[in-house]
Amino acid sequence: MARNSLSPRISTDIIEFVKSNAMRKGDHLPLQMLADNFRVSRAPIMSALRKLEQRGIVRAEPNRGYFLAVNLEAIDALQSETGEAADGDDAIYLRIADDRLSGKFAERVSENELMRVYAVPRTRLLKILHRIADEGWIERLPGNGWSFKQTLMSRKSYEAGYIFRAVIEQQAMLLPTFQPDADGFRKARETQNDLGNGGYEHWSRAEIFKANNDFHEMLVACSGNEFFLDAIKRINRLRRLLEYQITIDRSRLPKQTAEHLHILDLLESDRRSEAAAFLYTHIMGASRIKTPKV
Amino acid sequence: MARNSLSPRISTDIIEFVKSNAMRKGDHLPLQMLADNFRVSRAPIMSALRKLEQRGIVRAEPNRGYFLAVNLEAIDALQSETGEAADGDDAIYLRIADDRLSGKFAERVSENELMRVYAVPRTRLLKILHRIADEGWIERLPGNGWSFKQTLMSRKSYEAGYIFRAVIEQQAMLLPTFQPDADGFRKARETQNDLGNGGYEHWSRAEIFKANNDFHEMLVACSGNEFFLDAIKRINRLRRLLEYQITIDRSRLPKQTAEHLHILDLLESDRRSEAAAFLYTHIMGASRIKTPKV
DNA sequence: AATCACATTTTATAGTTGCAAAATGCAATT
DNA sequence: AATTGCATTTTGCAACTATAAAATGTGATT
Repeated sequence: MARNSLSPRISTDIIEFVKSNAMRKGDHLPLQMLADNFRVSRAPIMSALRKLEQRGIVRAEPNRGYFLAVNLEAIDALQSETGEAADGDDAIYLRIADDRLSGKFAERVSENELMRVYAVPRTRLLKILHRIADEGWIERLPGNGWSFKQTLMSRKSYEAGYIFRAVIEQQAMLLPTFQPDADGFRKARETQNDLGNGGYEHWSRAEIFKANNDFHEMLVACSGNEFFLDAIKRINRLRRLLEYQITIDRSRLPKQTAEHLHILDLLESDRRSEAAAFLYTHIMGASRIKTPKV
Repeated sequence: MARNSLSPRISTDIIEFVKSNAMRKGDHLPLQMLADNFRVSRAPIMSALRKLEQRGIVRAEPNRGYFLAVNLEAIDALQSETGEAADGDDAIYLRIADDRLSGKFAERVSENELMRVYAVPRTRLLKILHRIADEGWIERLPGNGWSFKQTLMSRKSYEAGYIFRAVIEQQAMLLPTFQPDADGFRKARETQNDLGNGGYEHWSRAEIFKANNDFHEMLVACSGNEFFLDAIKRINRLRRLLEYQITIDRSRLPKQTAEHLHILDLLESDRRSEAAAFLYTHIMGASRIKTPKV
């Protein structure tokens, strides 16, 4: 009847926050600090913490607040029990993407038709459609209805996307404002190492994909030019859909990881133009190996 | 109560269509053809034609359809009477932009506040906000409300934008898929010439701005890579807002036009890398001259 | 055969209202 | 002084209705 609560998402965010800040058992979790961090008020933070308390991840002390009740390692075990289902909006979003890629839709669809098919109220559907429009694979027609664009479907777009990424990332690295970010580099190294130490086999496809994107976005962020970063983020969001359809070739991951680390090495020894050239071939190389199902 | 009719827009579109296809007095305007062209059904075309009939631009013959009643030159005279006001959505959009640039808003605003200020229903406000979000200068907060981004305001973003454009356009031109578009080139030459023959003084700021953007987007379209084109279109939409705030230095226009024509010349004589290099300095040159008011 | 004109069906927006969630103010506690 | 925990206010999503516009099917006209 009323809207979906933020608290499930906030719960996840808090766990991620705790992890990435390497917090320890017993550390204090002030409401306002978390609220500022996630750009919401204290209310949804409270309700998220109450839920984490029920799961035993945090401990409440009357009038003193919430404290981390377990160590980092223990969280993973507790967390996996919940079996992360994609939240409502995301689930429908992915179904639309699937149905589109498998050709279930005509190019042109009406809102009412979509409401019927997915059994969602209009408000929610529109939110999702706007998100898709933002990603660029559907558009509002002037009269009634929406029209899917070709972007996702064709082999040609797929290659054009790789070229775009390769050019943007390389050029971003060559900008005079480019400045390696020590902290970002350190974290990237950690992730790539984790990926090397067993991550290849155990991590989910989504996790591997995210780690890869994070790496590239971190690099572009170093350019100090928000437009380059936005462009990369935008195309990566679109890419996510296609890559989900593709079987990851895990045997290629060691090479990929090594190349990532090599780029960091080159940058840290001030060999920027070499790094940029290598980055270009690194990205274009990836496009040749994978083959979309569609 | 119900939605705004498409017909005013369609009327304008039909006039533009007639002009750009160099149609003559007496030519037939079939409903279905126009409907397909504008991607709507026949209904709004009908109602638009009925309105054009009242203005004497088209003539209806029972059971035979609508025919152009005047010559092209006469249309301009008849049309100007209507005094094109920006349509409702666009008006509010521009007010929001103005109010934002003049600092009337806090960074963070709620939907209700905006509804009160502009006295628009939520549905319409949301449509506008989504458009703004798509352009990248506002974003939905996780909880309630929206947050304006810094993008528009800072000198630094302004320069970053020019760099982005220069890089993208240059690189687009260097792609192996780049292929000059004879028809596009011809039309571009025409426009640039018109601009030279009196356009400098008479054309409105918006018209001059549009001509410039069209030129650059046409060039990037020749790359055959939709991602480059999207990126340029996106940043140009954003630029429109800022440039509106700036007084055009009309004395620079002759040089700009000459440079545009020079780029076409270079491309047509197969000196592509020269053209690309020249394009880069052309864009960066423009950034140095103009100074934002803000 | 193409196209229009009209009648009918379908669609989407404006305008409600109810309510749970989010935001916020402030006294109580440490 | 910082932070919680509760009470109050504000917000925005969902659900519904009415209605004008858009889409469409079909017989009539050229």
